[in-house]
Amino acid sequence: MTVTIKDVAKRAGVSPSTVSRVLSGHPRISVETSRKVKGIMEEMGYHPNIMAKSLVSKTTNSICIILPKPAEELFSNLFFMELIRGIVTQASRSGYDVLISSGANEKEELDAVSRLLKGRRVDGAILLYSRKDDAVIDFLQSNGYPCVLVGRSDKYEDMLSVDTDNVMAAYDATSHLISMGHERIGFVSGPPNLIVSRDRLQGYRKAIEEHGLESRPEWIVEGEFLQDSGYRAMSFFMNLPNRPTALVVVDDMVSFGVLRGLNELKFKVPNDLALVSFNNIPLAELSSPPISSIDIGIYHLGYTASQVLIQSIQSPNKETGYTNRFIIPHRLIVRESSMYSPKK
Amino acid sequence: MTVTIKDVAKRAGVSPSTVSRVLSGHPRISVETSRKVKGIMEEMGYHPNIMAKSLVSKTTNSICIILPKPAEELFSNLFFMELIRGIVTQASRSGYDVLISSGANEKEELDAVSRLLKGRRVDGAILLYSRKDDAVIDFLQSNGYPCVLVGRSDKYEDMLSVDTDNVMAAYDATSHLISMGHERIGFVSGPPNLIVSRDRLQGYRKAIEEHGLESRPEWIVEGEFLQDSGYRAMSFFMNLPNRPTALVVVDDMVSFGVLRGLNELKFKVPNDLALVSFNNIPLAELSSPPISSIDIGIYHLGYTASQVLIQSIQSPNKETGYTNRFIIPHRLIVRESSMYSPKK
DNA sequence: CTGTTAGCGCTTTCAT
DNA sequence: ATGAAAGCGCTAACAG
Repeated sequence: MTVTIKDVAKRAGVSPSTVSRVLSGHPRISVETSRKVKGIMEEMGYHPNIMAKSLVSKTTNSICIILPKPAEELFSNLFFMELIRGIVTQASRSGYDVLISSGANEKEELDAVSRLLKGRRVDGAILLYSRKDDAVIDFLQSNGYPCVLVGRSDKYEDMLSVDTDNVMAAYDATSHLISMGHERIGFVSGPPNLIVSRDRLQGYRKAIEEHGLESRPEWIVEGEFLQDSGYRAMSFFMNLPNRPTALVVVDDMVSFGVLRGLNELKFKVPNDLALVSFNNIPLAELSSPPISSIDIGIYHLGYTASQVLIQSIQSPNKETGYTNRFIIPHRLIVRESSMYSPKK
Repeated sequence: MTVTIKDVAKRAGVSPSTVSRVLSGHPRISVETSRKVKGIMEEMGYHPNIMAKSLVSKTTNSICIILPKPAEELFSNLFFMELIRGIVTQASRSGYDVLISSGANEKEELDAVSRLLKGRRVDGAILLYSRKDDAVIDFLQSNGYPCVLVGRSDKYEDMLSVDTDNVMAAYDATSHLISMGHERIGFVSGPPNLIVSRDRLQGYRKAIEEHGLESRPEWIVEGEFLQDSGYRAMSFFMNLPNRPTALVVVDDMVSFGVLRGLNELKFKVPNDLALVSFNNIPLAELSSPPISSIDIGIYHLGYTASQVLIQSIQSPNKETGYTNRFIIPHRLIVRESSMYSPKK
């Protein structure tokens, strides 16, 4: 049924080692033999047994992605799929296969990871989330398994990670509104315990300060990464006596909520309130009006994560001397929601 | 570095075979030995080498998912991610790992699949798409590799597949509008070459006929699975002299386009035009008004696909005598967009 | 340039 | 109930 090296060797009248050498492109092999053997392999439909290969080479040419548990939100799904596409594409270009794994709870997750890594089924792992204290990261680090984090973590500062510079991104978003002439700018943030929320808030503050604009505590509200948060934030802002003329919003989904609310109240975007948000999901350009958004290059994030991981698998020269944090450039996509300069 | 069965055996003062027997829960083994060996394994941190295991057992306990190439659309990403979640969850419950693979073009795809299957890295494959003539399916079928298709294909009628009954789903959607008192109902379809478009159109027709309602050719328009199609369809319908009072729309995204257009023209949903669409993406309940939609149970689709595949791997009793098509039940989620009965 | 040998870590006869 | 030995398909020395 299965064609092995041995079979090919017999059929070609050479030794198995010779066939193996042809396979691995060994230098010291006669051109003639090589051609003959290749012909036979083709003819017999030989395919190397990957398992046998990796058993002896002690390397699997595959990596795994650890998905966080449920996270049933819309953005998450879009985000992860984009990420996965990036990872799979890059990995496949480097000749690596991608295994995807998750667990119902942290223990299951850990079990899976340890089975995969200790069982030598994969050479390294990509983590798609960052928790505060993470048994999985602890496990990977303490066993010296190659791994890279998409995002950033306070605790594991030194680990390989690929991330957006969210402070800078928020700074850019805010500066854009300022350059359009806005002087009263609010910020709709996400859950305060998420690093991404904090970073973006910080970037917003930095821009406001650097431009010497007024900063009021009531112009900053926190919420979730959900439409509803935007809706509530909007109604809060629009009832303020001295309300902002523009908003920086932590996520496009939240912007949709803001938009919906403004619509209901017959406010116009961008004339009554200008908006810039983050992540540039496909819907951002389809809403009315289209939303200006910071594109964080999700696909690229995944692509790079895979690249960094595979590099670290192939050359475990621990300290490169360079940084372990890889920043993926973002860019602001200006659309109608911020195309209006308020009269002073 | 790595702990092997041999190491454990030596440490426990037994033979490797004994350790192996303990591992596989062999019946003829003394309880005492078993307990001792297990303790030592624990203590030494033994983890079985998966590659070695599958080299000898000729089974890998893993399956692969073949992603279609780009398909950069919003819905696709949501759809695939849901599917993947379902697949990964089920597979992991059955003790299987999931490998995910794709290719830039059909040839690359075929190469990857054949490397994985012929190279015995995976036991079977799940295809997430259905093309007319598919080299990958041909390859899998002719080599007798276990595989299951999510969707349905005209050509490969007999292969294992998991799908929605789209005819029935469209019938249900249409019947719902009819039961609300609508008598002039239009249909916004997708690309006519997609089976899903055709099936849904057929279900719509069936419902219209069975209820003896008028059916006009100009009440059916075709387009893409994109917002714009909805927008255009809407403007076409609303300019008709005798326009429909309700629409069955092939996909939620398309409904958003319809909605946007109606909004601009100051028409009200559902009063001026009622809507029901398909797929029930998370945004469907968040739009204003929320859209009635047929939930096709994407997660469930993936879950079942994995189940069916793994079953067929484990018991290759070719013909079960039963069907090879597994239908996942759908259900209509009624929301505001269809909650209005027109006066006759 | 090519053949021989040993062994990766595991399971599975066949003995005992 | 346990041990010894053979072999899954491949690669990597070591000899020629």
